[in-house]
Amino acid sequence: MHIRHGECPCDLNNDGANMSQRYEESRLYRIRHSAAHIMAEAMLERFPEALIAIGPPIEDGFYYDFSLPRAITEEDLQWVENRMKEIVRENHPFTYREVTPDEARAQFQGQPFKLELIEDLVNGREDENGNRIAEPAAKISFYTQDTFTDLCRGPHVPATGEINPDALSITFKLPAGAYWRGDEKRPQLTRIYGTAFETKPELDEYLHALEEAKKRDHRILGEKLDLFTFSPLVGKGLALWKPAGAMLRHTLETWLRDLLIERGYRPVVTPHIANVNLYKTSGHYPYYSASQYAPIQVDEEEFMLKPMNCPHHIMIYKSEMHSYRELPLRYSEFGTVYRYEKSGELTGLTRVRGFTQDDAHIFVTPDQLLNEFKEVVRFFQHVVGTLGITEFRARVGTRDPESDKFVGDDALWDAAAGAIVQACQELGLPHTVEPGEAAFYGPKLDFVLRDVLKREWQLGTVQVDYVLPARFELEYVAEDGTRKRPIMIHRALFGSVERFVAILIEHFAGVFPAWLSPVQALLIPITDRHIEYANSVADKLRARGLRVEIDASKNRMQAKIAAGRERHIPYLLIMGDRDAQNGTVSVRLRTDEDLGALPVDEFVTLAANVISSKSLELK
RNA sequence: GCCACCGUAGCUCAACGGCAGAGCAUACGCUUCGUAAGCGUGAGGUUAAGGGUUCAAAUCCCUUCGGUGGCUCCA
Repeated sequence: MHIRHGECPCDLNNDGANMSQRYEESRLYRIRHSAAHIMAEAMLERFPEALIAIGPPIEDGFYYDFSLPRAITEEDLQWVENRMKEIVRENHPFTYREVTPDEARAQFQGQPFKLELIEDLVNGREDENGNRIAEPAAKISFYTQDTFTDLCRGPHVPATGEINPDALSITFKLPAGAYWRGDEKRPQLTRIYGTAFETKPELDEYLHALEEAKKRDHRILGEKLDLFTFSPLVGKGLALWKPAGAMLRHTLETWLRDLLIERGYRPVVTPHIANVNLYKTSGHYPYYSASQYAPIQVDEEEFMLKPMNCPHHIMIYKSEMHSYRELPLRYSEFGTVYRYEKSGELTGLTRVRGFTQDDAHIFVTPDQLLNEFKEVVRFFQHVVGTLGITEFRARVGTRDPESDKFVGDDALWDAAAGAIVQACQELGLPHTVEPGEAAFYGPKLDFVLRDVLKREWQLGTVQVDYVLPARFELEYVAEDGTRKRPIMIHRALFGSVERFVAILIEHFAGVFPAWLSPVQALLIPITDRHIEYANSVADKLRARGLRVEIDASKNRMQAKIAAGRERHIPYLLIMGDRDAQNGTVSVRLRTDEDLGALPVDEFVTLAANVISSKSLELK
């Protein structure tokens, strides 16, 4: 649910940017942190043998992790919530105390997670490769309220009574699983989420917004608007696009294909499978081995469903000799790839096993890198700008110098990362730098958007790669006649069409701008005798490129209007005797605005303008 | 993959150890109507699949499949 949050404050580091700085100093933050301690107290009353781990505030609330002797039930959670409110009303002070390591160890005898945290505070902390990631803490402190003492550096509210019991809630009535210290090799704990606000109306508003958000969920709207479906018989994570969804997707793809060609991209087409040796040469093989469909053995050869398009495009580059005069050389493809994601990771269209990347690989000289990179970023800004999407963040993913997940020369990595940051600065693009988020072959700039449940998803990405050109010994002939190595830019703007459509569905709540609407005008003949006229109007509209549908059912006009509204069709064209006589259509917008009777040509001109301009308005 | 929960008609849901139901959608009649849902009739189910407990299972237990929330991982 909450992707980016600080780690336990008892447990140091916080990866949030300056935005969260103010939150961490806020009263709300102290309230939630205090509520987490109160949750732990209540839980220990309910489960005296529970082991307690950590319990930080997060963006919309707080959580606490426990190791429990049995599965927790809804009744348990209700009991805990009630008990938390009691503790609040009893108004116990939060008292701060600095302790020695031995005092700390004594306090948490039998609490192995806390003891581990104490040892880390005492000794500092190292990662699995033995690299120091935290220095020993200057001091160890406790906070106590009522019967409960936690290892904690604070801050807290002065007393539990500072918290408004009516604005306190266990957020999700289902508990969650979470690994100790986020490591799937370590024990799995039960995480209980809660939230707290200063006032009850704020809590109510939050819970209401959560309910409203669920209605925009692309999985719900995908069903309601007949956009896509899944079938266990086809396989999980493999989307089936229904006609309306396929039309939406087709419209987006057509739009982007045209933009690509305008910008000098050259379409290529590559197959869905390839010999595994291709991926061994590229170096992708070991990195994707855990998330691949099993290779297909044919005679003596092994083939794989392609998990990425890069090596294919590289082989096209290698099929001929290139001059510096050709660069930047841009190959683009809507390339469908398959990745065997772990089953629990699949979600609607945002995380699937077969998806289509709007992929492109650009081969550039070192001199061209910065400018080309900026062009790609501007391209992305144009695409999301057209759709009215402004809510995204830019993340520069760099190599984690301590990890062995990344290959290639240090100097080149630094050069590439430097170019990315420089490009962002020159474009005035706010961004965060996050070590460890790079591709294995190079650093990248990702555009990250949130779904209605506030989960973050990476969509567009621009990556700088010196490694694959070297692995495949790519060359171009330079001005001086020598052979030089190009740099590759990997880029996708939608990221994956599936994920992008999911975000679009939620962004528009299913109410797409006219140019994207699967059906742009619904023709509503008032009675059967108007169907013929409706057909003649439909022909005219189709001739002008409009996507139309006639509702020739036996329903009454009112029911046809209701059905069209449900589908958020932009234009409802009602036609009866008057219209047939006068050659008009009575135009009702999905906003319920009535434009009255318009001559057919006038309506076509209006709609065609709206559609061709990709307007977010309907007139 | 892991922890927890869920799976009843195409969709949304009811029945919660004792004869499997409703609304919407669909089919067929009637209705032909000027801006948010006309009336009627029918069809549609091995209650995800398989096994077990029980006189009796949609309901309890087990396994598998699928979904949801979270974690891990990722476009």
